[in-house]
Amino acid sequence: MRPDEAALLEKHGIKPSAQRVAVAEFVLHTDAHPSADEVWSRVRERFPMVSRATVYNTLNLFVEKGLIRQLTLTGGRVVFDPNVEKHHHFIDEETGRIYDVPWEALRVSRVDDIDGFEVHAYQVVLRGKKRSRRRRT
Amino acid sequence: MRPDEAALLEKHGIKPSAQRVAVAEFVLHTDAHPSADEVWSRVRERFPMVSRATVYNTLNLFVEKGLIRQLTLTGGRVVFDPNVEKHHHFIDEETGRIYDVPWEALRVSRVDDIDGFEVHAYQVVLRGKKRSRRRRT
DNA sequence: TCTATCTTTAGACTTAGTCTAAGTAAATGC
DNA sequence: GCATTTACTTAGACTAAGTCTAAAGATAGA
Ligand SMILES: [Mn+2]
Ligand SMILES: [Mn+2]
Ligand SMILES: [Zn+2]
Ligand SMILES: [Zn+2]
Repeated sequence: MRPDEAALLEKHGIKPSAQRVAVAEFVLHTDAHPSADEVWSRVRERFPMVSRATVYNTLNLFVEKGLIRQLTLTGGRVVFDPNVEKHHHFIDEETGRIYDVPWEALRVSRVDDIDGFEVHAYQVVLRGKKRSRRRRT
Repeated sequence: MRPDEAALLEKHGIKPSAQRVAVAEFVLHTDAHPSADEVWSRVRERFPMVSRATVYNTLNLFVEKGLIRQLTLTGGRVVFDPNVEKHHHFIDEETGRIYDVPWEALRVSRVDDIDGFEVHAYQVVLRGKKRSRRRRT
């Protein structure tokens, strides 16, 4: 069972229509960094009459209200991320999949010290190969 | 005057057609991180009959041969970068402009130490406001 | 209920990018 | 030098991602 999405939307100043709740139920609980069309196709499985425009509008509204973030990391693709806390990203070069890397896993030094730039935010973008998960015995 | 682009292309195993030289003359000497269509429109100023497909093909060929890099940093836009050395990027949130940040300006610690990921490359992506250049007296 | 506002919808439109089929140009063979 | 093959370029068709529009549907208030 899902937590009450409608209440969460209202808390962020969003009227919880059926379509918006359906989008929220998917996009707020994924760790897959989906594109807008991926969200659309997943939401349509349970809500077949939802329109493409509504999904795009809803995702943009969620970004505006701070429920999710929009990322552009690779291949000119825009994806959405329900993790709005500071964190880094790792891109698997073979699969294209994007993984979260905890903020504390890395430290970047001298960020405030860059001549001529006032830094408001930053993240490290890493690329490589994900090691196959070692199964525990 | 420009250095001899044709020779440079040949050194990278690229036959230097007039169109490719025209693309090289612009894209290898910019620090603006242009999109493919921006390159096309700049190249057409001096070479009005060049086609869109040729510019796209040429840029992709240059990437494949290691003359330039393709970046996806913001707004779902793909841009090209003639600086193929390791460096970081700063994005001005007001103008959208992308600036190079020297590799030595920052240090990222513990990169090799991330559980489950084999890191082949990384960069720091910073966002903020560029300070207006202090004019010298 | 009547009305105003908000939301959703289908489809048109736009932009970025790839693909195709035909035409040019350059290289190779004789 | 001429014929043939190969490489390159071209215009335009096509696709994918995204926005916009105009009409319809839902919600909430008077
Ligand atoms: Mn595309
Ligand atoms: Mn777009
Ligand atoms: Zn993330
Ligand atoms: Zn750069």
